[in-house]
Amino acid sequence: MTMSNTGGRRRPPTIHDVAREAGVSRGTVSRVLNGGHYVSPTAQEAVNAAIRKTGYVVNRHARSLITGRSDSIGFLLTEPQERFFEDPNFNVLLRGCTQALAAHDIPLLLMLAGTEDERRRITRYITAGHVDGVLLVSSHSGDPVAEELREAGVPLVACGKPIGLGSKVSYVAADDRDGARDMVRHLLSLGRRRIGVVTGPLDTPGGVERLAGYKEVLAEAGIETDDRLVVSGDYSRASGEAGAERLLAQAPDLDAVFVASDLMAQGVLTALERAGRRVPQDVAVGGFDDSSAALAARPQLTTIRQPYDRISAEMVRVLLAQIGGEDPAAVILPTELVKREST
Amino acid sequence: MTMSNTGGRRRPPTIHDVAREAGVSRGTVSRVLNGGHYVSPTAQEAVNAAIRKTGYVVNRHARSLITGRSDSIGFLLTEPQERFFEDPNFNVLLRGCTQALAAHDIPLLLMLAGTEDERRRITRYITAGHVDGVLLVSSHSGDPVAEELREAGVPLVACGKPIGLGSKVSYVAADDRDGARDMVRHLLSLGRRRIGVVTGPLDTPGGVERLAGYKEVLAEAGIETDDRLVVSGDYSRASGEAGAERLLAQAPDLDAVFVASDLMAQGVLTALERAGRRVPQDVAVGGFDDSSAALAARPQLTTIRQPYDRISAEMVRVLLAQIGGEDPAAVILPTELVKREST
DNA sequence: CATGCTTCTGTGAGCGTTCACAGTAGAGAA
DNA sequence: TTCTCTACTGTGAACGCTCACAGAAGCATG
Repeated sequence: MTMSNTGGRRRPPTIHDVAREAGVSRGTVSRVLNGGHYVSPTAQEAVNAAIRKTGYVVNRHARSLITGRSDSIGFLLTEPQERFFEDPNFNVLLRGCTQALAAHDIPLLLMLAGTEDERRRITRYITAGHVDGVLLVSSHSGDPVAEELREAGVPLVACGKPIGLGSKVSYVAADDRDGARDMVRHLLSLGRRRIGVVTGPLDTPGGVERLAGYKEVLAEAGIETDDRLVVSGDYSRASGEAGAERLLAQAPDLDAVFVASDLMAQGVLTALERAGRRVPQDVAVGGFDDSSAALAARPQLTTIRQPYDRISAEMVRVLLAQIGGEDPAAVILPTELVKREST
Repeated sequence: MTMSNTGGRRRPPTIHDVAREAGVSRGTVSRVLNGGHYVSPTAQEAVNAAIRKTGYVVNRHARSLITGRSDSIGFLLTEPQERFFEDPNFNVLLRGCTQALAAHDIPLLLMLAGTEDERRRITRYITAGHVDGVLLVSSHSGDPVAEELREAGVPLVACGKPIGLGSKVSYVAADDRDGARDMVRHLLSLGRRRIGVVTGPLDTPGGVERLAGYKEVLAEAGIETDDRLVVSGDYSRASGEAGAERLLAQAPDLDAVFVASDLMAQGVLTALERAGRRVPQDVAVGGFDDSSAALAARPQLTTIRQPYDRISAEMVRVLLAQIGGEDPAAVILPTELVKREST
């Protein structure tokens, strides 16, 4: 890329200009910029006035060059791209993280690692120190990125528990098992006894935990689990539709379905409608996430709310703490049952 | 062994290390890094080998400090945050831009300016030169950001034509008017004559143009426009639902609705179902965008596809050209009618 | 042989910060 | 007074890179 002069842009004022304007030295200006310790009130005031007058904004490149920090954070998505399209949760998470970081004046770099090539390029970029830390969204166990970054010593916080990395990687997650328990208890309280489940991918902790919650509650209620009532999907709408069809074929007498994501639940509704089952009269349907898909669905979905606002805020908090030298941490946040039309 | 998190990061190799390894000078390494002109094949090879061996990655901060470029691009969203949640189009655009930039090895900084405070902070950040250019997503006419950035001489490409800035700001847009014409012609070809419209916000060019296309085609067909058949929304699902209710009240005999976005069309479907109108038998519904909302809708929406892939690719192309010194440009891309179940 | 031209290479300066260190002024203690 | 301590300020040296420039080597031309 050869970028010639862009025309109208003037050279922005430097710390030097501010120092001259304020009648102090660079050092003093720098001290004011970085917290104002050991600066006299007089100088403090003069510098602030000069900053306002000149419109000075710190040159982050120069700062980064010497501090070794970049003062920016990467948001890394290693999911297949279709999910990013389809799943409204990413939006919420991305927005939450961006805003939480903005409060600290830290820019967010968006990194999408769909292909293997992209993954390598991004890993290089990150390990070269171009970001101070990484917010990772990837629930898949086979994902080597988390391990690579951890080995390189890059501060990292995952959304959802990464498999196989134990306590070495920070993560923030909703209480999947407890959420699933709430939903299944709710379905039981409606008198439903033949409750099917469409799980998430079972190579992800989320998928496993939600299924575990389902099984636990049924066991507690003295209901034997029936393998014909259990099918698994991959969180996509299409897999929900297919899953519901398998369920209907294997267990035509089902009277409720717990679906491990709202998007899949949309697919389940489609399949049920096609099969002539009324929701919720014939079959009650419970989703998971409380994404915008839950409201878009007809009928609107009863679902388990994941506290995405808090999740993103916590991810940022934990990451910044870790960059500050603290040890990795795990945060589990409570979920909430949201009753709507589908149950 | 629990290694202290940040402690594990070694100082990355510098251009100096590479030069020593390759037995050449910094200057030669730099030349190889920047295109390899005026470098002998021997040196070229030695440098590349040294880069591979040391795992060197350029320090962008040091480079930026001297070049004055940041080699990064901002993606600025000034829409109200709810739309970002709800509208799947943003995802597609954001992903497209990120990937198009990745091909040039340029990171994308995500900037959300929901509040006035955020707007000011971000404007300062941008005008301070921390990004080389901005991809702007904001169709609202009252938005002062585009004008501010233009005045500051920041290369800028908008998605959709910005109102009131004439030819001074680059933009990339789909051919809204032509798309609307296609859809209305399609509805006419089905024999529908009482065609309602739910427009987008009429302070945006997209909203205006799609309405204009609707009116033109009706006029060409010799059908008088009926004000009772025209209501406007704001692209949200809720406004589509409300719009359809107004239409049904004002013109109960309508047999088709052209809706200016898929999301609003979802709302229209909801209202029609509640009113007992069958789609498409009683009322045909045409959307606009071909977002994932079109496939999620029941029945699936006939819609006008906006070529988001090409839009994002063109936005990046035009922006990089402008950074390279070229004049602002406007790009209009063709749309396509996608027939599905709703017509 | 000198001259010019092209292709290649090394060197010093400098981008705008922060940081370590040295230094100053004033207050209080000996 | 002199010394010490604290609060503050200025200065040079980096950080890692690119750029301009000077110079070397090779080759053709006069």
